[in-house]
Amino acid sequence: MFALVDANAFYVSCEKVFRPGLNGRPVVVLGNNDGCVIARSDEARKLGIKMGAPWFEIRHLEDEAGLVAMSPNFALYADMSDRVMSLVAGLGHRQMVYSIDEAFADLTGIRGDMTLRCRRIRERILKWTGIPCGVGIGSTMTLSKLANFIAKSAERKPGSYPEQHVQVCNLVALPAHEIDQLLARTEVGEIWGVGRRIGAQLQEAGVMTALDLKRLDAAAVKRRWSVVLERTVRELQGTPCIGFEEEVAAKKQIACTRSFGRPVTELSDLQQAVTEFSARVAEKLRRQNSHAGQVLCFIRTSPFRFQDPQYSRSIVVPLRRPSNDNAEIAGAALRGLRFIYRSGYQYAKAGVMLMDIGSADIFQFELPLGSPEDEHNGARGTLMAAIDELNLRYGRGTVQLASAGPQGRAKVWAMRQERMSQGYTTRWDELAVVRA
DNA sequence: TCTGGGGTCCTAGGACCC
DNA sequence: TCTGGGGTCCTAGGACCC
Repeated sequence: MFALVDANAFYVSCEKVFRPGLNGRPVVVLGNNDGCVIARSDEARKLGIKMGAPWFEIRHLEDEAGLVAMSPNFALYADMSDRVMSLVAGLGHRQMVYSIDEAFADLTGIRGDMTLRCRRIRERILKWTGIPCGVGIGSTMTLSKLANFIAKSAERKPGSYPEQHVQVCNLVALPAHEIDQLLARTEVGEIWGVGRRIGAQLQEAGVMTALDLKRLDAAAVKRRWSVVLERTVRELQGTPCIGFEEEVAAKKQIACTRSFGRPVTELSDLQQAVTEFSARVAEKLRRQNSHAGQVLCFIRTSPFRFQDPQYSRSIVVPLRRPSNDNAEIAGAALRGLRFIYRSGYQYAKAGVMLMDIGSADIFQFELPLGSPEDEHNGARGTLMAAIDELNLRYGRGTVQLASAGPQGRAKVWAMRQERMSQGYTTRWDELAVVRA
């Protein structure tokens, strides 16, 4: 038996904790560059604002409906998430943090009234963190996801489901025919694992509701669709098929990608962006104590400006040996960038991804202890650790590696002049430079 | 006219998730 | 003018092997 705890409009709820004046108002949190909606309050939802809606299309609602738009504060959301998760941990013996705003709890072996237990946890989370949640309980993870959807829908849209399921919905406590009634009220596309594409195909085949999907033959579903959908069907039927993983698995790929606020044409601007992205992914890589064997770099124009010439290309650059060093990763990404860059295009987005990721421990023994390479790696590792610590303490981007070459040297020189004019001394050969 | 029968590894692309 | 930023898994097909 599983419970799924999911925060309501998480990013917006976090902002409301620190700005209570936002309560009752339509609020959205926008993505990078204030481009599009990544979270919205109920009031904003009622205005018809969809997830992913571009800001310029809904901006008029600021004046017309008092819409409040905010830039995201991901550090705050991560911190609030930690607090919520530590409370959810008290629900069962095992916990699986599924995303920043939701977690499964394994209720197996817990005695007592599960509905009551979940209501109490929900109240505690609300009281101690200010974040409202919905809780769903089911015999499989897919059913607990569905129960969570019912709990939220019942609260948000009165009449969509029976009132007893508001905020906490426990499918395990219901007789079979009542579960089926709830499934019959649920569109097939709402089921976890059924997306737009498969949802449309199912509807075309006459499978309109969650109950219709549950009643399909699992083996036939595998033949016609995939093992993925087969698992979903079996889970709806009450057979657990999805693994419960407590450990946060090490990432197999790590990415940093951004859309630019304005079109970018110059190679130098892309180089600056790619250098920054490289530092970010390398930091994430070191945090999970891994090395990467390959670096992917991509640039692309905006598909929304389809009247402009389009260009999109990526390249995978292998590293000589697996690394988590800023300079080596940035070097590979920049070599790739030079290779795929074409002038004459208005670039809208770029990114760096790390692939072929493995544990750092495996690679460290390849070099003889005390050899020059080993000494070098040790020094670099110490430098990287120092950079990570300073950036953690003083904010991202406080310490960066300057790129080699005339531009990097000019940057270092300018910073050095500035620092010296402030009475500091800096050494010319320092690798780390403090951004004023 | 017939054109082995596996097996592995890799990659690209699709579909899904939040 | 302005359109997010991450991830995972599965499958099909090709290359290659014996």
